[in-house]
Amino acid sequence: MKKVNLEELNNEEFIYTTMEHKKMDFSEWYNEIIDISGLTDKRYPVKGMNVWMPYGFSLMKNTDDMIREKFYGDDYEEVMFPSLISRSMFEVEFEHIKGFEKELFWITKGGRESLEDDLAMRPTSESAMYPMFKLWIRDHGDLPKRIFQIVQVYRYETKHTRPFIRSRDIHFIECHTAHETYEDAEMQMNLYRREWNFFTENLCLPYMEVKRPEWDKFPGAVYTIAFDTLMPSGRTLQIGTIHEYGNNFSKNYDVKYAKENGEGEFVNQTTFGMSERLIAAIVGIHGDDKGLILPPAVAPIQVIIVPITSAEEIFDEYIERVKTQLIKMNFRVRVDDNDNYTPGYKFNQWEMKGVPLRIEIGQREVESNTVTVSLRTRKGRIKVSMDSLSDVDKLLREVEDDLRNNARDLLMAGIEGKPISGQESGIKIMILCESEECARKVESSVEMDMMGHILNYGKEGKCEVCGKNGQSALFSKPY
RNA sequence: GGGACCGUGGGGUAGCUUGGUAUCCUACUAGCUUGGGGUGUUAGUGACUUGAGUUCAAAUCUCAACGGUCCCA
Repeated sequence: MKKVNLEELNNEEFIYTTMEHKKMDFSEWYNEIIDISGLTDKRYPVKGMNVWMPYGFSLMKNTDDMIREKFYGDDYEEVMFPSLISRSMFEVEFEHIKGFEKELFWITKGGRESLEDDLAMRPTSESAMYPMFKLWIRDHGDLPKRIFQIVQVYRYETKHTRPFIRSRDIHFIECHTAHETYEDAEMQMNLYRREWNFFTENLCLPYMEVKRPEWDKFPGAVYTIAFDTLMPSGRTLQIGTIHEYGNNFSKNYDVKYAKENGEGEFVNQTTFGMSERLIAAIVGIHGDDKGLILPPAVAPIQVIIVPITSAEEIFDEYIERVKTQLIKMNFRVRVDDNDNYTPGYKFNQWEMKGVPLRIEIGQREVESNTVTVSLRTRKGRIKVSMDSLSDVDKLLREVEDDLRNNARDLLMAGIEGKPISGQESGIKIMILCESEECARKVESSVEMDMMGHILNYGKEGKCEVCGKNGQSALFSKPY
C-alpha cells in the first residue's frame, strides 16, 4: 500500500471526501467492491486465480444460463471437451499455435514420472476440437456443425492479473461452427452479431463493433470482429469476439467434407468467444459509490425484502404472502430476516451487493395493504399496493433502462471525445484508411493502440493521415 | 518486455528511520440494548507472507522466493 505522508495529505489529490471514490480511483474501487460484495475471494494463493464465491458464482451462472438458453434456441449443441491437449496436437505448423505458445501452462509430470508427451492446459479449444471435427465431419450432410461449450481455459499471463479482467483461469464461453461455404460462414457471423446484441441488451452493456486490424486479429483467423466497451477508467475492454476462419483451420487440421459430387472440400469455420470479462464490465460500468448494481436479468437476487420489525411487531405471514406471490411470478426473491442487524444496515448491505429492487415491509405497509419499494438506480421510495405486485416487473425494467442509459452515456461521452470520470477521454476516434502505416503514425502521436475500424458507429470519409478513403477507427488504451 | 512500491489478526492499519513490550478501527463470538438509512454497550477470540543470513535479541537490517499494487513499452 502507498504510504501517505503529511505533505501529500495537503494535496487535494488525496482528499477523497468531496469526490466520488469510483471516479477518483477506479482501480481501487473495482478491487474493493469485488471483495466486499462477495463476488470472489482473491486471497487464493496462486497468481491470477481467484475463488468464485457463492454470490459471484450465481451471477456468472445466471449469465451462462441466459447465453446457454439463447444458443439452445438457435440450435447449437452443447459439448464439453477435455481440458488437456497433447503436445502432438500442437505440433501443427500454423500461426494459430505460435500465437499462443508463450501463454501455455504445460503439464510435464504425472506423479513422479516425467510424461513422454507433455500435456497443455487449453488456452482456447481450436486445437482440441478440430482433430475431432476431422473424425465427425464426413460429408455435406454433417454440415453445418454448430457446437458450444462453457468451460475454464488457462493462460499463463505474466503481466498484471486482475479479477475478471485478466486472470489465468478464465471462465470461457466458446462457439465453434463448420460450414460448407464461406458464404454460409458469413451468415453465421451475422447470427453471432444478433446474438451478441441480445446478450448485451440483457446485461445492459453498450459496445462498439470493431474490426481488428490485420496485425491484431486472432491468430489464424481471416478476420476478427471484437466487441469493445468502455470502462470508467477510460480504458477499453474487449468483452466478446467473433472470428471468421474461412478454411485456414480446416486446411491445417484436415477437416474435409465430401460434396454432392463426391469431391473433397475443406470446411469453413467460425468462432464466438465470451468470458468472465462480462462480469468485469457489469461491475465496472454499472457500479457506483454505494457498490454494485446488477442487471435484473442475471442478478442472483432480484428483489430483497427487508422486514421492519421489532420484538412486539412481527409480520411473518404478510411477508410470506409477498414472497410467495413474487416467486410465483418467477422472480428471484430473498427475505433478509436476520435480526442481528438493523434495517439501515441491511439497506446499505444489499445496495452494496447490487440488488436491483428492495421491498420494505413493516407496520405501515401491513396497515395500508401495501409494500414500499425502492429502485437501486433511483432515490426515494414508492408505495405499491398488494393487488399490483405484478408492477415489480415494470420496476425491474425501469432499472434496466436506467442502467442502459447511464452506460450508454458513458460510452457516447467517450465516442464524442468528452471527458470520462473528469479526466480526458480515454479513447480517440478518427477517420482512417486501411493502411498499417497511417495507423502506426496515429498510434505514436496519441499514445494509444489502433483497435480497428468501427462498424456500428462508423462514418465514412477521407483518411486524416493520407487522404485516401477511410472510415472511423478506434484508438484506445485497452485492458 | 522494462521500472517503482508494498506484504502485520478475516478486512483496513500504527509500529520499521534509531533492533528488545505489537496500536487502533472494523469484522467475528456471547450477553443486554436497539430496530423506517451503517444502534449503543460490556466481555472475549484472533496477526508480523515464506526461507536463509546478521545479532545475545528481528515485524524492524540484508538476500532470495512467492504474492499484491501501480506506471511505462
